[in-house]
Amino acid sequence: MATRDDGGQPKYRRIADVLREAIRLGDYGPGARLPGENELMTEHGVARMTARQALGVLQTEGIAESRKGAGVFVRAFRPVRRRGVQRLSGELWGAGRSIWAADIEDRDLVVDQIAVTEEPAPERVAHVLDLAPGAPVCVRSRRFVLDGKPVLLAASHLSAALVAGSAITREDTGPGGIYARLAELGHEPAHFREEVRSRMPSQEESRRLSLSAGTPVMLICRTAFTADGRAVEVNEMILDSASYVLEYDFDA
Amino acid sequence: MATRDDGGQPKYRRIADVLREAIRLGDYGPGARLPGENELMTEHGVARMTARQALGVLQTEGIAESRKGAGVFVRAFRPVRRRGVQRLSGELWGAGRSIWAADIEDRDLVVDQIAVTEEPAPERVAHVLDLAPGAPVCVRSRRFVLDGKPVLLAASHLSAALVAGSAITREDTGPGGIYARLAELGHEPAHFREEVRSRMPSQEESRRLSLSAGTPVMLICRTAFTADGRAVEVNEMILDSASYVLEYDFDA
DNA sequence: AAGTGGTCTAGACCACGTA
DNA sequence: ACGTGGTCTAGACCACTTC
Repeated sequence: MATRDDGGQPKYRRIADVLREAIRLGDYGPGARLPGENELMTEHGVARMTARQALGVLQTEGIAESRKGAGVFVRAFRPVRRRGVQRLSGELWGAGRSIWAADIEDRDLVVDQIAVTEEPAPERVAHVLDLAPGAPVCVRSRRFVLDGKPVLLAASHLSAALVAGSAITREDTGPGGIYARLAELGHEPAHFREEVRSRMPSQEESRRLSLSAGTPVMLICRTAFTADGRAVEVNEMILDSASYVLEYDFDA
Repeated sequence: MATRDDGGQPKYRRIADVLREAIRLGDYGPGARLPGENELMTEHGVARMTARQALGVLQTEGIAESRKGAGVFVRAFRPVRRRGVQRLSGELWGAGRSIWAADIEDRDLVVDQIAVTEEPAPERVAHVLDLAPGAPVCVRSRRFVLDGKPVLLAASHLSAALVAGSAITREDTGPGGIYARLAELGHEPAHFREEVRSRMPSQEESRRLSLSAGTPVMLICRTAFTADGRAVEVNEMILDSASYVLEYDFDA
């Protein structure tokens, strides 16, 4: 009958394809409102659930986001560049040679939800820091908010025995931060390792970062080593993937 | 009436929470089959679409994946470690000090879908390589398949004028690969930059990498620079985020 | 007040995988 | 052959945003 699939694809996919292509062509720019459920129902002659599924596809893909009672809108991106290896900045590799547009900071960054606690070490952290499982660690956790949007959760772990009595156990660590304090304690970091993963966020992460559907998180686990190879800090960071581009420079 | 929400949350979320918690507690291990739609309908007394929504949540979160006609199953992960800075391997930062388990290769890697073409440079690539927009570039694209699972798509871009007539334009680039050939041509790479992002995959990417729902991709754009600061190669890579942990080492 | 997306029901038919 | 998930309909009520 007239209810043919037009190519074997499900209806909701075809509708999603139409919208995606229209977005790609610029018919709907960043922030623009897409046709709503009711409009898709009448225009494509489908039930509400089918129109919903089509819009759901675009949200799952991270292309669109819904605002309750308002509509479904095309998402806009403005990532920030995070340089893993600042020391190597310099003229040589500097100016305007990056493939992804990423506005560097003329933006408003505030730190939030700061907490310094002492907790038993999680297994993996204990392993990396070469501590007994459950040994006490100082955990410094905080949230970074850029232009009103939370973008990063960080939790730094250090051996409680190592940092006892130092400013590292206080909210304000003083000039130079915890690395300066570690240096004063004779544990100056000389080498860093960052491990990067990506996955979909947990509910908790999604809530704390105000993530919209279809937005993965990047996870950076940075380990700081002293010159003699001891791990002194493990910093687990959770980043809104729509807000960050990570950059790493190194020589051949 | 009896149709209370049990806490203001929608039913499908409550059902998803129950399942997620059961997975976390190990009631359902990696690869285990979760209760199906019919079972959830009778056990929780909901309609099919509601049970479906609950299972859909877990798939969107990347915790579960559905197999048509078979059921919904808990996902298993076995990422591979990718070292960005191999030269710095060494004893000092080596042994067993990584936070994420990641089996290094005793696994079967094959390269696939190799194609070497000449195309007009995409805008961003032209900008980075300092070419005129649309100038011809040699594009070397290929796919990496690990233990039968596609894990990486790579597309390397080089100025066509720069590499004309060399082995770089052939499928087999010979010993040492394209970097050895570039060195012979007087354009030896001395410095690298990698930019890392993450987002949900396009349909095309999802298809070529056989990704299940709820799996983001990581994007690495690596630029190779000669000692005098000219960009000679731009390599755009698309990685299955469930298959990779990226590692970067650098000194303070 | 009107329109929007969010949730939910109770059916239905299909393609697929397993046995 | 049977059970599974995949798609779809045609209703319904709600909370929310916008005007």
